[in-house]
Amino acid sequence: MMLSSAPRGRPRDNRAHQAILTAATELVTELGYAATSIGAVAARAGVGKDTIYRRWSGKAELVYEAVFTETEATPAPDTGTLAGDLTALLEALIQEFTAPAAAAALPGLLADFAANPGLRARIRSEFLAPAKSGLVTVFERAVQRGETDPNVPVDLVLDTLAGAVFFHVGLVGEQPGPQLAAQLAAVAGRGIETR
Amino acid sequence: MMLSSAPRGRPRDNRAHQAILTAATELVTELGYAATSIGAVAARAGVGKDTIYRRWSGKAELVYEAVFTETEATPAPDTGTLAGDLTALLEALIQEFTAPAAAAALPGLLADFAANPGLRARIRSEFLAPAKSGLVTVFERAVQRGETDPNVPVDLVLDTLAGAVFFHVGLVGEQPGPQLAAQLAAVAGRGIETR
Amino acid sequence: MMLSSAPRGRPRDNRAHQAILTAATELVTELGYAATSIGAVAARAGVGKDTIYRRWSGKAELVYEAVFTETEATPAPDTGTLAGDLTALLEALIQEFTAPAAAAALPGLLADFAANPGLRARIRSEFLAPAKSGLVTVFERAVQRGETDPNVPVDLVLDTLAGAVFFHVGLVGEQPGPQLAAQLAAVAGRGIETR
Amino acid sequence: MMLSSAPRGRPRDNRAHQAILTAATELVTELGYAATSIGAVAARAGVGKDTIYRRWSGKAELVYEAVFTETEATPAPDTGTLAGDLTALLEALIQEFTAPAAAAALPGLLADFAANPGLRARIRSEFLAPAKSGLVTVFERAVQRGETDPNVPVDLVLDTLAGAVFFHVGLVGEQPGPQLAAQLAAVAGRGIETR
DNA sequence: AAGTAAGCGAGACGGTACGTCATGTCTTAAT
DNA sequence: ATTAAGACATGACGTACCGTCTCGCTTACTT
Repeated sequence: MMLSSAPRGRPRDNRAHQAILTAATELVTELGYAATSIGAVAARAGVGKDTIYRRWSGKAELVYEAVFTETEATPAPDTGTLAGDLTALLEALIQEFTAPAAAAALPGLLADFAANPGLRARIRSEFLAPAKSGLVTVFERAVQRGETDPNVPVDLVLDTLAGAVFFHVGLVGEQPGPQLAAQLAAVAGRGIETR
Repeated sequence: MMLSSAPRGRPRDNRAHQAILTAATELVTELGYAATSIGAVAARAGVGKDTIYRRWSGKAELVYEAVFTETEATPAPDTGTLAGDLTALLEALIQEFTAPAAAAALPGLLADFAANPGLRARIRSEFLAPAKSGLVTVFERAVQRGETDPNVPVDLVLDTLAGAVFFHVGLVGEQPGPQLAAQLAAVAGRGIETR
Repeated sequence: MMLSSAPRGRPRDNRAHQAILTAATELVTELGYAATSIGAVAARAGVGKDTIYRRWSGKAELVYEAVFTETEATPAPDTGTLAGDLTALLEALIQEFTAPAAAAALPGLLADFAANPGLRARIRSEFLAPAKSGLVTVFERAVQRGETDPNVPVDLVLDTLAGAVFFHVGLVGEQPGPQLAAQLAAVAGRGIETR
Repeated sequence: MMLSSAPRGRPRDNRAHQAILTAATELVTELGYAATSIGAVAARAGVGKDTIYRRWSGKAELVYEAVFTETEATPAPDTGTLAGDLTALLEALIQEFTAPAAAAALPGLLADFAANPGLRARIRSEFLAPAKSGLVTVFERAVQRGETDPNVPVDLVLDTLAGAVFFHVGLVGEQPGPQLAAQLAAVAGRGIETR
């Protein structure tokens, strides 16, 4: 009984993998998401189109991996207050959404994810996974400090924070100033504080 | 006093105009934004493609007009409290974003608008125009009642409300329950109240 | 009994007629037959498209009239010999087929005429009408002089002369030298002489 | 010694090639040259349009290859007399120009070739290539027999023969009778005999 | 003088074809 | 089995012309 089949034939080339991701990031940054085609990515990476389709099911999944997999596991902020923690989380979110490749990719990428039932579920579970775990931790501490109610709907808060940042800087295209995180924390944060 | 030069040539056919908008709405609802093509809209409307391109510059502008120009001039809500007014505004926003054609069109449509510098400016000025005028009025009343600070950044609040609704129901695809508006008003509204 | 109904309504404008023919000739000369469109002719003539369609059924008929209606009724040549007369006829034919507008129009124009059963019959009766009447006269004189046989198939000779000129200068694009008419008269003419 | 680089990528499918040529021949025969579109050829051949454009630059080149590349290398006729040889050559030419697909294609096809400088040069070198080599041989034999002058302009004779046949049966649409070749040989052939 | 009818320039109309591009699959030889 | 290359069927793109139509206007002839 074999649990894992022995790998047969030529193994996949990891250099190709990396070249594809780099090419995808570059093209999305230069041309935008809509104008980036699989064929162009393949050409720039010096790779056949099949080599891409063998690894990703389409443009959305490829660009997602290329642009959003600098998954630095940021530890949850711990400034001592809910407002401070939220500001820190928002700063990270703003930074993530305004990085050149991400800003260029996000609207089209989210649209493609939203249009595909299989991908739609992954928006919250993957795009927002790091933010969510941080938010949960921040809330636990705030509950312990008595700053907020244990029944706060975390997912809704998360969608609100992400939606506000995405709409403000991703869609409307507003340049984020230095106080943006604090302002958003004030708008969206105090609502969940226990008075 | 003549402000407009005399129209020359055969005037545009309003029946064609309407047939195109209807066909576009139907196709977006049935197939989704990405799968809706100008050619298919023309075919269903019984119209040549030129007749569409003569009036709209592309799919984004056409679908925008088809789906978001039942501009019912809703008067600003006046429930007596900021929280109540915001809830009413959010209910209208949720209803607008979850209507079948709008829900099918929004992610792709906003992506196309965001990708085009000329259209991007119109996201806030047209998609959110009715909501914004309502919000401004609601704030003026809240300021007079002493509920909030006159310096609240209205555009940022608007982006937060719209972003939250769009992300929560448009992208993530969450079905809006009856308390959603109130919950969002609580999350995003109390932050701007004067303590 | 009225043979001709009195003309009612506004009479046709002769200046428009002439402007259309001029524009058609210019465009055919500048762009070639295939690239000349009815719309472009109308625009250059400062005329509506209907004003053209009211007078001609299509591009072929319009260009035919524009380019081949300098019907100078050349008298049949009379040099005293069949060879001389044929040379003179061929010179006229060569001149007609190599005039700038005619050279640009002929291949496409004849193709359109040949493709349309209604127009096809007019190729010999209109394009070659002047040449044919000249040829008949030349033959009658040659028969009287005993140079040729009365049973010569005139139409076939005419098609041969026209075909030779059209193929040589119209299609192949050979520049006609000064002896071309004489050479063709020698090739195609001596065959019909009585030895 | 390698003259050709190794072919890379998927090789072209010969069945597609053949299906395209067959479809083109059929459509030209059924609808005529002008009404035959590349899209219709692709549809009937069960092929994408690109597969056609990858091989031919346009309708003219495609139809030329479809209709005129049953290059049966007919040996030059050798009947013993110039008149007999010319009659045989003309019979072949008549047969070629009156074959259903050829008759339907020729006027429009030659017009397209004549309108394009790049293609124009190929009219004599490709359409008439077989006839020309035959004609040259026939002439050499006739010169040896003393029937004709070595200085006869062969190209001009060829254009005359082809032009006569094309104009008579291709454009004017005359049905060729059994003596047509002999009559044309008499008209165009005796002129080049040495008296 | 008023009415009627056709011509006129402009340009919108429903169609059809164009030639290009992107998609995702397939087929080759070479690794 | 994977690779780079590139052919393949499909179908959308935005443009151009076709020949017809619908406007407001003009120009004649008919009452």
